Amino acid sequence: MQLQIIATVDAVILTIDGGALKVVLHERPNDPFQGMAALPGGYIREDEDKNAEDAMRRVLSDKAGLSGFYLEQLATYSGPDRDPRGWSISVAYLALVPADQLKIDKSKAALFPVDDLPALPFDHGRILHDAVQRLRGKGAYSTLPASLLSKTFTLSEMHAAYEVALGMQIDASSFRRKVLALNILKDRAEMRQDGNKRPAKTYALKEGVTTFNRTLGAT
Amino acid sequence: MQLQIIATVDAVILTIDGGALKVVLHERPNDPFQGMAALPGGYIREDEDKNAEDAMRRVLSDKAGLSGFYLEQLATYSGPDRDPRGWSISVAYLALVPADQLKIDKSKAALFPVDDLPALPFDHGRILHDAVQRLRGKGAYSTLPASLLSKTFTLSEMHAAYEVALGMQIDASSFRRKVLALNILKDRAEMRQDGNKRPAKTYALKEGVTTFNRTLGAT
DNA sequence: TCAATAGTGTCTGTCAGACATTATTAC
DNA sequence: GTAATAATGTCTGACAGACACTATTGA
Repeated sequence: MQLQIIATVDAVILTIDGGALKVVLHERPNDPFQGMAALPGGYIREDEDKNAEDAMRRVLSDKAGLSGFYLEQLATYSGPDRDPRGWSISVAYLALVPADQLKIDKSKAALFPVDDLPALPFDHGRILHDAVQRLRGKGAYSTLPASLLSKTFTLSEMHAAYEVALGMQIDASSFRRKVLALNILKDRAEMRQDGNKRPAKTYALKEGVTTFNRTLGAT
Repeated sequence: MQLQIIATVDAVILTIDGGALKVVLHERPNDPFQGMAALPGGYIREDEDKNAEDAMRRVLSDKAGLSGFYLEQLATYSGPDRDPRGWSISVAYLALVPADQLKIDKSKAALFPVDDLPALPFDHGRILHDAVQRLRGKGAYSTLPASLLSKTFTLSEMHAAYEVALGMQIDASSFRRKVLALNILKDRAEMRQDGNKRPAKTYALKEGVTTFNRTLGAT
């Protein structure tokens, strides 16, 4: 009843770069669609991976040197046609990484704006679409977009991250008021931005990604 | 690199029965944990299933005679220990079914209140917990809980379904106001409830499950 | 002084929960 | 009439967006 099945993991790594939401695409080194830009991924290794998320972290560590970033399961895609090698099942993950933590080997990978993408192999276009949807949907009422920032950040940076992540403008005054009222941030010290201009307070998330009822933008 | 992997699907079938949220558990007919109550599930068959959701629908049709209900992918669970047969991967689904559409063969399956469950095999306890979380979370700002009702329903029934699905009390007046303002329902005809008492208007969802920004209960 | 960003204050309309009130049925 | 549920109306406080205003820096 049970034939050979291809079990893989794929990552949608999103980051903010140059004021735009971008995704990391790897140039495929091996056979199916060799040379094409695609989501980074790899096989699940039953002999060493404790589960799919473990496999995903291993792949991201090996391929991109990433660790300590935000990772959540997105969805699972399967079928006989999505991979030319045969019936396959792929567990896709959403990874959010601050731009300064991304060390991209430019000969192998590059950042692409999510609203201006090349054609993608497999069903990676669909997966990427779902990932952005997840960020936009869940981001409005959670601290998800803050995962795109360094550990400490100013409210202006946080505000900008939400605007980029959610793809909409958000009133700065309301944003500050709501964020502070939610009591999800801990105070830090002073820190000056960009060089000149008035310095801004810095904050950090009290806990990891949390969800709340109020929305921080969206209508 | 790729050993034999066990690929399955599992369903958390939720319904409202006797004013409580309940789940369908099957008595396992075969070997691992034979005789225990567990989530209904089965193997993915690469030769006949177009994808995991297809497999899930086949299993639910075969085991429970279900069709035409709401089904969404929940998450995927994997690892070497969750199934004694070996490294397994299971795509779990959340199914919402109106009670009157559930035809349960009492010798094989039964309804259990989600807050009073027996011990479950595999990681089914975790899966079930995640499913209820999904319903409670997404249900507050979507028409998900309406999938627990027949195609046509009164506002009182819808209100009651939301209270059970979300596990909280919701002000009836606010609920009506909000639901009607969202413009997600189409009018039907009259219909009397329970027998006596004032008859109520009936409604149906305009579209399938939709999401909105306002919440229909929750704070 | 100006320019630029950080941060506060205030106004107004919308909408939530709460709860009172009316409507419609069976008996 | 009463009992029970369906449906509407009204009041009040909370909070959103909008936007004016002040604060703090470098040059």
